[in-house]
Amino acid sequence: MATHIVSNIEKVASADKTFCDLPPAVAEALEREAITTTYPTGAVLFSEGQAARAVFIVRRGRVKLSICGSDGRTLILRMVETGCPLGVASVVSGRQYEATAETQEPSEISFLRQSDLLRLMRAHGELALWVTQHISADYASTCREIRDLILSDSASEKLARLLVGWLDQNAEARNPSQMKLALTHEEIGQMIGTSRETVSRLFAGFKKQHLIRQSGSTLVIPNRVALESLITA
Amino acid sequence: MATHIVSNIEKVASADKTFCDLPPAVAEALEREAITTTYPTGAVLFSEGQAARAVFIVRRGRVKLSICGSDGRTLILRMVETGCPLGVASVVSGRQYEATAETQEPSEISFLRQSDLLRLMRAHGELALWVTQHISADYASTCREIRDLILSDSASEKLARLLVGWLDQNAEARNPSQMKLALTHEEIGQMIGTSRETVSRLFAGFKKQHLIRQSGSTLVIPNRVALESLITA
DNA sequence: ACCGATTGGTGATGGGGAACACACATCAGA
DNA sequence: TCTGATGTGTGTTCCCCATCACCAATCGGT
Repeated sequence: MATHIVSNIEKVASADKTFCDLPPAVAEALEREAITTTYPTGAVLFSEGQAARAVFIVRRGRVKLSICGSDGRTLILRMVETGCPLGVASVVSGRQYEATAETQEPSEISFLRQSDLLRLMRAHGELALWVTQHISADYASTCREIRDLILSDSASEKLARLLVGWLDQNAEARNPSQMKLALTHEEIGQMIGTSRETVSRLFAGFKKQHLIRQSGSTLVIPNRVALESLITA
Repeated sequence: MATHIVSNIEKVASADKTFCDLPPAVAEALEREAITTTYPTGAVLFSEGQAARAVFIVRRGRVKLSICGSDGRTLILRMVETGCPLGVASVVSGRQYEATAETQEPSEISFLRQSDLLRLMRAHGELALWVTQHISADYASTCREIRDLILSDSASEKLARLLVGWLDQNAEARNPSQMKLALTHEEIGQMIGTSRETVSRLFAGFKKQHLIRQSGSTLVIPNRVALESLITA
């Protein structure tokens, strides 16, 4: 059982047909309690500071999680993919949402109210574990975010980090060094905490150094090592 | 029961004599399983990247949680006080520690191995809740950290935020606008992501504007409002 | 196939703060 | 009391990047 708790979270993503990766009994219960809706691109599921009344689970699509400062500037925490819950930490501890969630493409989202989630968690230990796992994964990811952002002031280092991260996510694709670029320069800037213009210039620079190639929205990273050498520097 | 889950975490701190704030049965069990040790100042409980084999619970003292970049620069995540567990997120999900924990003063720390924690969590739902609560509190605090650091590029704004935060923590003291400054300028710099010199200059500036006063290691903040006006700017 | 709206490229400029370099203060221990 | 070690104050220099300004390119819908 201990090994179960320590099981790999990364795998949660591919949700087959069942509700995430959960045991059938739990998945069924969730299916019964949750309300699933289809949202268009740009829909705001919840926003920073609202009382956290429900969790949202991404069944299909992609959701942007971001936080924003008083002056309007925005930082994208991460993109959330199919199978992952949103807002669990806030809901479980009954605070406000820490971030804003907005769909990036038409998405199918399940909605589960706080009270129902807590009741189900009490009934199904498996679900409670799943939730806890996700919260700690989110915590870990946020820590990494901080590390990358604060502890590397050159913007090129941050961008290199981001790209290498994408390479890792893309590791099991048919062509791991090639990927679709689904973000605007503005959004990339918001992920690494720099301005849109700087991202443009950095991309130009990287191209000049043959660190990346780009045709249409396809991004190719010929040699990862060269990119990584920017990081330690 | 739901209201229990949503109960206030901040209060966990004052641990009376029982183990944190937990029901006697759970506290007893913990007391039995955990090993409590006294550490001198500067002891490293665990460090970033190590396999997370145990949680540490601060019984008395103060512990610095920090993360560090490849170049050696350091960012202090937060100071952890009596009653709070360290490393729970990492242990529960079986990853590496995300940060380094180092005692700031002679401290009494309880040590609980992963397997024991998980077993106790299964036996005592209360404990599982407590753990989950703390993880989400940590997540929330980390999000706030990010917001404060990224979304305010002027260093003075960051320092003002830090000071205001201290005021809040200090709210119930006999003289809320007065506090002991237990950190060096270097450490303050590491909390807000700037250099030691900048912190020096900022303090000098704040004094000149009568935003703060300082006698010895005692810091006085006469009017909070003036400080807060630096934040929106 | 059009036209407005969003996105991307690039120059010029200025400011903020990191980095380096010292001098002074403060403290702990021999 | 002396003496390193550690923390603090401040000047100077320099570079990175945010910002402004503008135009080119691309997209998306009617």
